[in-house]
Amino acid sequence: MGATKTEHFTDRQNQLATLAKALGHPARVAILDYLLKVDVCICSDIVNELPLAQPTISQHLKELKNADLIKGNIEGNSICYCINEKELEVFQTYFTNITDKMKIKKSTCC
Amino acid sequence: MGATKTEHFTDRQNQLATLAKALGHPARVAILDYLLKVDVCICSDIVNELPLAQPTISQHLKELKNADLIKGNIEGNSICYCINEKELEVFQTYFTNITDKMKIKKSTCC
DNA sequence: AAAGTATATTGTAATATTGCAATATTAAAA
DNA sequence: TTTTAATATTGCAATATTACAATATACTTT
Repeated sequence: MGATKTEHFTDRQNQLATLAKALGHPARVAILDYLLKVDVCICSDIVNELPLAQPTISQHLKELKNADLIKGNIEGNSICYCINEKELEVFQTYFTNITDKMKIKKSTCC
Repeated sequence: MGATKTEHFTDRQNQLATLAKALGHPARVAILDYLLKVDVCICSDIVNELPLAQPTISQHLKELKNADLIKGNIEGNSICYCINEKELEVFQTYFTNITDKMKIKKSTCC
């Protein structure tokens, strides 16, 4: 078969996996890094910055947008992409919960 | 044409992407959830807990192990899997850096 | 040693992702 | 209105992932 069996997992597990998956490519990490580094964030800048062709970057931006990790505003001719703080917080919360539990839990084995 | 161009990105970007990718499947999130919930962590328990066949789970465990997010100790007949706190901290650190920068950075656009 | 139990590996089909050339769309500038 | 610039979409080839049946391995118990 080959397709992920999302229906068998909880909404939280699926959402966390979706967010992680969106971060799961170095180009998309690099895009987030770049959006954090610069003040102005136009797509063509990203194309110049990264070693990938324009359609490929457009695709990665689309995936980050689908995961709601970034938002894009049309600015005349070009598009201003920004990080979506809220969704990053959702991810952060999930993730912090896991690491907090980890700290509480005494390593009883391994 | 089809393979990720890892060589063009920084080690940090690649490592962060690798860790995120390992978390990027609901079954693997569920495995981590389970390892956090229970005290004893035997592979067969995971097989009973999740709605996937044994070889599929074995494969997911392998991926988590490759990403160094879990470790496995042989316990006689079975294997005791545990979360690797250290690697999770690496991920946490990367991720916290991003969200911290986010908080500092004033939203100048979007 | 033979049978049973737990986990891993192999092989394979279905599906998804990655990357890009070619092309389309949209808005600004000339 | 033609041209230019910025971004998106389409189509396709290469590769990767997901899932599992069948089988292999390794340890335990009988």
